[in-house]
Amino acid sequence: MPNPVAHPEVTPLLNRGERKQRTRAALLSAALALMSEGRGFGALSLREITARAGVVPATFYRHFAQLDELGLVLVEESGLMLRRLLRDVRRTGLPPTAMLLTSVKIYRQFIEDHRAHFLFVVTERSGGSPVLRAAVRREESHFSREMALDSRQAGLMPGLSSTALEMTCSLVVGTMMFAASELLDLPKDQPQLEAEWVARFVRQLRLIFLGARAWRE
Amino acid sequence: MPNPVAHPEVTPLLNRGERKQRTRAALLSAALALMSEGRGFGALSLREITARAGVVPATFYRHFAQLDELGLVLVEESGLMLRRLLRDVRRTGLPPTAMLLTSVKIYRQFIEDHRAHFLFVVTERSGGSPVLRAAVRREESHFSREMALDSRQAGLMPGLSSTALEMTCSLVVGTMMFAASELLDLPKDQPQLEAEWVARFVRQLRLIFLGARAWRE
DNA sequence: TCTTTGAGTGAACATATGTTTACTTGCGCT
DNA sequence: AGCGCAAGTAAACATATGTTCACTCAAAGA
Repeated sequence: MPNPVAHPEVTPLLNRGERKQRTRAALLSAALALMSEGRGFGALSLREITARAGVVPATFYRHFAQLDELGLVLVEESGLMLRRLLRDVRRTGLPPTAMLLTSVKIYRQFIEDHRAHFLFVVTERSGGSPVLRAAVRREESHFSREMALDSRQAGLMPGLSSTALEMTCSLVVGTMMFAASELLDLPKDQPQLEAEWVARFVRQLRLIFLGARAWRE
Repeated sequence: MPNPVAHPEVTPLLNRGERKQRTRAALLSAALALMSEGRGFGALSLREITARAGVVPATFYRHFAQLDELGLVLVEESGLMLRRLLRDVRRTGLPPTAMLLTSVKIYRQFIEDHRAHFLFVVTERSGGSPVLRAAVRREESHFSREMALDSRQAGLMPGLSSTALEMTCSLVVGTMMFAASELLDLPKDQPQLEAEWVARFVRQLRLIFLGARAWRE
């Protein structure tokens, strides 16, 4: 009796919904892959994306009504990713001074691990499409607010008013984006450049926190 | 004797070279105009640009070998503009504390006056095309270095080592870009948002300078 | 077992694109 | 006055694009 299940004679390895999600994911990562080859989202064509995903152009419309919709999903995925980043930093515990270097290293690892998504975010946060730009900025400000909350909860920068703290966090987030865009452009065969990047980024953050400590309204 | 010049019976209003530069400029600002309508440089087509400039597609090749070449000229123009910005800030003289607000206001005016170029820079500094991105970053680092030079010469932040000063200036420049991208997205019919933008940006810079003052190697 | 459903196909379409070619036409030099 | 040079043109091309339609055919439900 080789087949334990009687009636569904061969159970398919993937059921219908799973298959659908599979090609959907293929479309999404095809778009990311094309962007990693050096173009903005607005410069991608539907046919390229479907070709890279290994499906026929018409299939695209089974998943998205237009290209922008795919872009918005990528923004959403990136937002999730950023929240995981915050969580990872949070869970290291909190030796308040050594935390800086640790956080930066986690950040660097995160950028490596989600290179394509970071590239997408950094490109589209100031990119051509207003709708994508707005969506990215929204995620960014969520991120910033959550960071402010964490900082207050951890007792970092206790002297700052609520608005000053938000202003500081937005400065930190801006610096993070700035740093990410620089890291993404480093040639990956020269590790000492990455070390310099870490050092520089840590210093910039330290400068900001020094400023926050000295802050008076 | 109605015509003072005897032989060139009608002197043309624009000579050959001037005419050429004229359509060249039309091509450049056509590209900027199209980008202002919400797309990255990489999403522009040669035919659109020429159509907007009021010439036929083939004319493009009389001025540039490829699209990227036009983009590089725009980067160059933007670099000149940034140098003018620095000069304008420099020439205000230097009451060292009130200078901050003044500089930010000059900056805001500059962004308004050169809106299209700023949009171009902000978009392409993290945009799709690696060659444009590199060119923008090069201008940016010139700008940063020049700012460091000015700061040292003006005696601002005297406690900082040379590398610390460069690191600080690059942080300032990053914050400027960040702020520019936010200003460019503000709806232009709500002036109080611009006032908030100024206030916020001034605070972020003040924070940075406070940090620089407290800096120890 | 039979039927329904819907993800993926293949072909067709109208339109847009980059690039080349031979051409016009008028400025500017001799 | 006459001629060359080059900026702009017009047309043609091969190719790429977005979108649609009727289709297949296997999984899921009856």
